[in-house]
Amino acid sequence: MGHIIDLPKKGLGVNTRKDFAPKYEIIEKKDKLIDELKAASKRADEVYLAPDPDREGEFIAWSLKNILELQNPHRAVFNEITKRAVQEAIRKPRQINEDLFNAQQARRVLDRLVGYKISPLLWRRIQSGTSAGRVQSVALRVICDREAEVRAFVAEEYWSIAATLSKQKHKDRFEAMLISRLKDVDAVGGDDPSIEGEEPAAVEASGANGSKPAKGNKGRIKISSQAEADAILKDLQGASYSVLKYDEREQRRQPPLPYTTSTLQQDASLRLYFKPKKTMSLAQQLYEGIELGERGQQGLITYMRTDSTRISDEAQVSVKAHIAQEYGDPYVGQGRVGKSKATTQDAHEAVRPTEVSFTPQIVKPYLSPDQFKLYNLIWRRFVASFMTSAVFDTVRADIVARQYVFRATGSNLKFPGFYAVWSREEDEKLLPKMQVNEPLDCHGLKPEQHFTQPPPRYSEASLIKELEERGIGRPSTYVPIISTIQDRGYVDQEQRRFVPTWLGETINEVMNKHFPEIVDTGFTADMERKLDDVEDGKRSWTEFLTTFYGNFKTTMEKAEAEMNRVQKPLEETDELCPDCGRSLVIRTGRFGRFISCSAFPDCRYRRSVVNKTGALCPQCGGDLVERKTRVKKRLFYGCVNYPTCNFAIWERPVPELCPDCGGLMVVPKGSQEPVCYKEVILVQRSAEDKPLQDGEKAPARTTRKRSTAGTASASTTTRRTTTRKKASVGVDGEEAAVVKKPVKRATASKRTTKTTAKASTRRTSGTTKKAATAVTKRTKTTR
DNA sequence: CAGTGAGCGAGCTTCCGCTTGACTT
Repeated sequence: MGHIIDLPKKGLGVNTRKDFAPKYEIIEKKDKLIDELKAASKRADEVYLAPDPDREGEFIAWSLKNILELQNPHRAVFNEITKRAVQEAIRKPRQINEDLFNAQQARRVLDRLVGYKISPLLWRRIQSGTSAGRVQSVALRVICDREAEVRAFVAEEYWSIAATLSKQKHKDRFEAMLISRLKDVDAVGGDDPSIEGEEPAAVEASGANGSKPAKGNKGRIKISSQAEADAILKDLQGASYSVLKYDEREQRRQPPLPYTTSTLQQDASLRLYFKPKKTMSLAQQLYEGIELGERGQQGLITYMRTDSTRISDEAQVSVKAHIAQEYGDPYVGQGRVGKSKATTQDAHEAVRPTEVSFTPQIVKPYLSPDQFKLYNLIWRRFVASFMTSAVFDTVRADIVARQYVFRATGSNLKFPGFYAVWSREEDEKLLPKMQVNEPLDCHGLKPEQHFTQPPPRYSEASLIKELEERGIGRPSTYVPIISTIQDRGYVDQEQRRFVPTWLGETINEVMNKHFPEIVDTGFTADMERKLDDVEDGKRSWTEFLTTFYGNFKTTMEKAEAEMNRVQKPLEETDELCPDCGRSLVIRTGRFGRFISCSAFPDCRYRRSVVNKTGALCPQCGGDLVERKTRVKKRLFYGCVNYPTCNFAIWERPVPELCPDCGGLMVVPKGSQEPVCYKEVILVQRSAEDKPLQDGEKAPARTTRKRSTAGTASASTTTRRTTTRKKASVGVDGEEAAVVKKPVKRATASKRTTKTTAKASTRRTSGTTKKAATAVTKRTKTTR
């Protein structure tokens, strides 16, 4: 259940004059839990406290001892939830470790000081409601730094030339790329076909961004224009090709490590297109347990918030046995030992299936499609991590034609090893056997124009990866960090990539200028080293804070004196005011951005900013534009001619017209492909038909159905299923077996009646509540 | 879903890390 006490939400809660004494409060909504624990502890002879064996865990143990007024609790410690480990921990409990607990207090107080001292200064000088912190400010900085790189980037043109070759009198052709001029050939470094290296297989896909022509390869030929390419092609006219060098090597690729929170989030993002938040929520469901028919409720994976790649001995034994049985002894590996970083707390094992014998195929019928995809990934990754390396035969052939050298590479998977369960992204490329000096036939040369690509902006997953590598943030905070920087309005997402806003850039500049130590990526690493000293009893936590705060206070005072007030500049437009002829600007008001005359209040011309979709209204031909609902700020699309024309839809319309009927096309939620708008209407109608026959109030039903149509989230589906399941029990027993499938329209009417009755009650109360909140809101606004 | 801007001034915002339900759509 996590922490039970914390510093107060309001005020500093730390006495900076007296040993940084923290003022702790019970966290709201935790009092019920505390009461239950207190009652239970009163009834018990002995109390064992067993939170995680890390700093935060030790603090929870200490909190419990104090709040529950325990006289002599035992502190049990285990870092894997296996029978053996838990029994051992209970057999040999220890006392609460003061040093570990103090290290947590030091961390907590430092974060509070940084956050609660800097933020108010930002409110006064930049904008109300903003914030800074040891973690979020670095996250923002990382994004802003990347943006600066993107802005500074100048695309360079380059050309590649590929030769299609074959052995003489052979049909099989292969491609070789022009890499150098003859005199340079020895200078071209080892550029193997991506096979080499320690990189675990799972991160292959992340390196797939723009290829640069000269990636640290001295001597590699540089072709910067079509003219240069043409010149080379001319040089090569009528040239003969022969093998200059031919190397065969055996290469191995190590299996990946099992998942930590961070690598799971990255892989689920790359392979399944799940956002980290979705991944965590699905993982939580798998962890809490799934009803597996006769096997009962089963937790399918170990704890999902972990920084460790460690695997318990028991799990190692069983996964090796599984591999031996299913794939044979040559596939049984030893498992790699991941190098742990300074920040690794190792409180839990890696994320792995609790039972290897629960293969993806066995559990599939009990999981939702998304749960299955994630479980499948976790299961395979774990099994793969205990298999042997894959072995490739790789070939590199350098081919000479006049003064030019081409290179062809090939690889052939000789032994799959862990690839038996883990998918491989790249294709095999086979090369024929060749002899040095062997002449080859050339069947054509293909020049191609390319441009160097700027470094990619961060996605949610790649930002988490970056932070994790720098030791910033913890498994439990990766997802919240993303929310924070967005909620503060520091960054937006465009095509799922982070782009800083004006506010984000401004805050970042101010932080860099006035608090360089805090936003230095080494700050957290340095803090962790000092906390380690506190944990080891080499340093007192108050001394650590005294030193830190002494410097910080000076920085703070200087910033207070020197930080300038910054105001958001008005956005210029290139339009002139139709009333007075002066320029128009974009201002930000209560309802967002709007266009206004720069001469306000002399001239009061104004109109709203609209984002055109490019599509036209099927009712009146006007532009369809983005609109937002008044209360929930949900995005919808309406006709510009409102209120004359009242056409409005939820789905995003596209400029293209339907190839079949020439009508409007829209992109349904959760899909990429536009479909004809008529189909969307049909789906909605059929969903609304049935309840209306039951004599329900039409308007209520319509609104409700509309709002969920096409966007049914996982939780909605689950809840609906449960409702139906309940209703079906006792009506007819057979239904219970098919609960996972969506119930078809034409099923027993008895059940439908029951379900709708329930739904209707819920709706009524919901509507009332909504009306009540609406009133409250209105009152507030008026006031 | 047709308004928004200024200034007045009281009262509000904020950190990181550990967690699970309650509540929406």
